[in-house]
Amino acid sequence: MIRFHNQILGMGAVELARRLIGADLVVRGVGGTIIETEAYTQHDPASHSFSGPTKRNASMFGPPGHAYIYRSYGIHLCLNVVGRAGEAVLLRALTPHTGLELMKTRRRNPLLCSGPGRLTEALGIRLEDDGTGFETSGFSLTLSTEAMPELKTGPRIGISKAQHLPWRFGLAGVTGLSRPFP
DNA sequence: CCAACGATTCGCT
DNA sequence: GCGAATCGTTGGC
Repeated sequence: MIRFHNQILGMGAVELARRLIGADLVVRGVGGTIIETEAYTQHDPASHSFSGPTKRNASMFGPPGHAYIYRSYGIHLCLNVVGRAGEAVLLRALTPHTGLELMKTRRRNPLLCSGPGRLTEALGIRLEDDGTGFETSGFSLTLSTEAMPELKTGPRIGISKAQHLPWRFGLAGVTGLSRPFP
């Protein structure tokens, strides 16, 4: 079996963002299928890695296939998959399939995993998980073996720079996206 | 040092 | 559709 870590070695964030659609993510017994992602690259003004390594973004410059987790708006957490150094993919939505009851107790809202802050709450992601490998105990990320599915593409959500780049990707024909595509 | 700003979400109008 | 919540990071002086 080819390990996830080796499959994404050297992969840029844009390619990785596309490949992660349809992948299965499970964290400590709770998870689902990834249906929406966004790519962030090193020379991308909207990326946390744009100005080089800092304490917060250190994981973006760490090993590929590990998690970059940061606090957003002082309230929420966002989960990324690190690709090649300085590049990462924000996970924006899942179709939940494992540990539904635990998700519902963590989320008051019926929107369990439709949004980057919502899915980290549903999965019980913690800031201490920053830098963790997706093959670490409790974490599992399995790429789809199916042919590349039909994807929607559009501008990334909630950024003020590089808004023209079409680096948001979503699985066509599903419900549960954080927002519709234009 | 201080002011402004988020890779967001929720609740109310 | 709009504003509040909330706090670490960032950039300017």
